[in-house]
Amino acid sequence: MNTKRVLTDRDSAVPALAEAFREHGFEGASLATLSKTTGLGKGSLYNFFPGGKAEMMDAVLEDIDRWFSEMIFSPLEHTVDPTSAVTSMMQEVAAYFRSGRRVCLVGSLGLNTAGEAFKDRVAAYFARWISALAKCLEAGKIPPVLAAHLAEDTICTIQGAIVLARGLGEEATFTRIIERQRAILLQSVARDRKISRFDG
Amino acid sequence: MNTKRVLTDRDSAVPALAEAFREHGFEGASLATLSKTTGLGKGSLYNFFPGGKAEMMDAVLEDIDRWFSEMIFSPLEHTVDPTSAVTSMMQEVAAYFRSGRRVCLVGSLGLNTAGEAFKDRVAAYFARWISALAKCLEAGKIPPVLAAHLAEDTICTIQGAIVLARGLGEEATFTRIIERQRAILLQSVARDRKISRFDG
DNA sequence: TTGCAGTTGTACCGATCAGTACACGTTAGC
DNA sequence: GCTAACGTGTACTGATCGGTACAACTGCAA
Repeated sequence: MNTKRVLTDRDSAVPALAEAFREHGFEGASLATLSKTTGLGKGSLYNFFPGGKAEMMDAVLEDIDRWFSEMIFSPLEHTVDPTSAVTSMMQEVAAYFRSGRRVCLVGSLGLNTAGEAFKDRVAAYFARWISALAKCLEAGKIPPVLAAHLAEDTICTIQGAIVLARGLGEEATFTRIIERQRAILLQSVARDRKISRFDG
Repeated sequence: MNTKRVLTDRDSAVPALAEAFREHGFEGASLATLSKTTGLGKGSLYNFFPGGKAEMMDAVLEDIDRWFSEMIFSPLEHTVDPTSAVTSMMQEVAAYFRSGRRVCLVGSLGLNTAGEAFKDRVAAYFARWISALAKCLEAGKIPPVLAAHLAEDTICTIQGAIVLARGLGEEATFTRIIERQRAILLQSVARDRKISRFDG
């Protein structure tokens, strides 16, 4: 079917677009760049994405959202084993961000005015991530307020680790920080609420 | 003296340039933008910064470096009172980044290829900040390894808090995270090393 | 008043930008 | 093999990019 093939080609271009946007930013990624990295001519690009760069970024964000929903958010929200859910989240995240070599596109979109058109989507991404993790921690018997703080701190730490590792040019930094945060989370869940503890 | 006036005008343009770079990024800040925000015509801009945008960014980074050296790094490195040094650092940082509304230019430079020309400076900024804080914590009798981890975590948290607060569009997020991190640092210093503790 | 260094607005450069138009394959249905 | 729709390369648009050239203006010193 033609329709099928169109969608297939369009979809298969999205990962390359995502990588280009990550590396150069939304403004910095020119159509020439996007054309080169996708292997599609300008004509094809505008055939698949009539809305231009904005529609390409939209498609990329939708793809990211789908991936995170399936691999990160849903498992956290529906787990019955918080310890393994946390472990697997940290593992997936480290792999996804290539130990800090890969930038978080959503995070970087929030940093400058170029991403203003996508700010609702950016906010939704972070909000969902934090609430999904908090829900998982609550399932591990952590009181709601502390769970919310731990979740917030964790997403914050992941984003900070990317910035820091990129800035220092050392992925070891990323690995170290993530590992410590993982330990904090597991320790909190494992403690099993025997002791009511300071929660800021 | 004329020379004096030249330098004064050049220097007085730097904060406006910094704000423009922060808001639009290095590539996103066009000469038209820079001209408007500084109030200087293109002619004046190139008179003061013959090297163009790159020299403007260099001047901005130098200014940032000077400010951080004086207000953040030096106090941390030479303090005799770690508790108040940490408190004042967190306070200065929160004010500087406007509770997360203001982006960390150095951090955002590290995120995409546009900032590649400045990567040594970016790396030096983070390295110095971490080592200055670690030194301060060591002065508070925290063992070197733990101090290094705490310092790394803290700078990571600050950067992450900016990303998260910008992404969510909520400066309360920034304030909360910073406050918790401040508590962790003060608690570590105050404990005064009575108990040897897990340090990741 | 004259001269001069420092400063500034403006016109201009070639390159590149995002986006459009369209003609040329290519392929599928018949 | 014919046709028609789909996919794609290419040439083009006007706007804007970073950067240059330079003439006009400024204020100060003699």
